[in-house]
Amino acid sequence: MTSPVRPPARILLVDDHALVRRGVRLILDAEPDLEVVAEAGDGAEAVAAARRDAGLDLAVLDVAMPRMTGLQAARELARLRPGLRILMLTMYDNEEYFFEALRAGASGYVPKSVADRDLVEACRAALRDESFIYPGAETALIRSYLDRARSGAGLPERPVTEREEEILKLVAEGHTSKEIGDLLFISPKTVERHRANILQKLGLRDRLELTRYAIRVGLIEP
Amino acid sequence: MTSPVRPPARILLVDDHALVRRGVRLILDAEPDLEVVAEAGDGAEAVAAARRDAGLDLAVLDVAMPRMTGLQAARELARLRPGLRILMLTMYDNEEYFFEALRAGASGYVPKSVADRDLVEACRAALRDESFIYPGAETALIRSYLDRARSGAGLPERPVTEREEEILKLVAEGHTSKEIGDLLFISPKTVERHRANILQKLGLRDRLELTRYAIRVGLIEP
DNA sequence: TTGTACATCCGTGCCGGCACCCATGTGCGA
DNA sequence: TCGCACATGGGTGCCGGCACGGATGTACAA
Repeated sequence: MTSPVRPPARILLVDDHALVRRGVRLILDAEPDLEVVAEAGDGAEAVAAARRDAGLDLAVLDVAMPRMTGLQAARELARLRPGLRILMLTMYDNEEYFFEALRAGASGYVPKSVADRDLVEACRAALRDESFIYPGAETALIRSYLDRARSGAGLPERPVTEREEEILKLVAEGHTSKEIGDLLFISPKTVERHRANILQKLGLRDRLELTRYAIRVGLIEP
Repeated sequence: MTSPVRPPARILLVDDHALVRRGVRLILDAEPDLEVVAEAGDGAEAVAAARRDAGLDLAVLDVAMPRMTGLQAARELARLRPGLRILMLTMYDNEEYFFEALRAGASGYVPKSVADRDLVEACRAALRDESFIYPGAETALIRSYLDRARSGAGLPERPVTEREEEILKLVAEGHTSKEIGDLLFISPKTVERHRANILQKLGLRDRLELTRYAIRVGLIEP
């Protein structure tokens, strides 16, 4: 009978691409202290899995997923299981969602362009309740973070409201204000109002940037 | 001394995400008849790798990559190494690029949502010089393919010209006709002409759809 | 040589995006 | 109770996207 120092961490792996899940699972399962015990293909499945299994230690979440984005799923998971650590995986090295991820309850943020070693280290850091910032963007991120922390009061609060997200999605899908108004039974002017508020909140210039934003966070598919 | 029936196929693996490369490599290397002998992070690296190594049997290419898209890389590879089989990997189940991939010289087209078994089978099919169509979309794809083959003469020829692709990229990045005109030293009206031709050729409605198209094929990042 | 594809340019007109301005009602928390 | 955020609605005006119409020059292939 062997007596390991501690059992491996129980991990929930969430990504909409089965192939990526499989690959990441192989990477993580190769580590003696990490074990993928559940998989999910979207945010809703992830929440369901966390509801079933109270013994999860860590959730590794892709940012962009259909039905429920990784950010939304992170918020749900953090609410449902306050002890669960959350690591966000992202396609793009873009750091502007780092804070969005932190606000959503994530403790780490890892782009898919990193090496497998870095992912493993990020998992371990998250399990030790340390924030993991991927190497390379570290300086820029920390500088930006410190800037904001110094100037304002902590993280900027700018999540869009539910109604705004609804309209954000429709705008990003290419619908006109009139079409959206007809869909939601409101005036096209109200849609324009919402759209302007969204652009202002997210610091975007026009529909086109809004569309790219929606794609980045997985709200819509390209 | 063992004497295997034949040596494993030599595979070039191309994806801009190191994590995905690592995972896919683990999947393929687990098969006795498949071996990843080279990796590349974008199309340019892939072409360089194929130039160095004349003994490659198969290239597994992600569609969306920075600098040179998977489709462009496939064209280059097919020109450089006519014997090399090419398998396209794509993020989106969308089948409208299947023909684009075929024209670019690919013999298979696999979405990342498939299971690892399917990827392995697709590699083997490509190595046997058979076309692989992923399960599920098979019927719709074949039906569409047969429709086109029956009605017209083979595959529809509709690649955009180099100039058009240049403008396509700039339009998708959100530049106005005037900005693009200033950049390329041409009249904004000419830019609009090109844009209209592009929309018509690709069957798109407006800038927004054009942007999503450019993101899907990796011409720009969201 | 003649046609065809490509790139270049122009005018006209409509419609929608977007930036400003404004106001009202509702609900919630200080 | 008083503000504040949120959702709702309106007006005005500019500019750019996009659909039409037209044109020229050049290069290359049938």
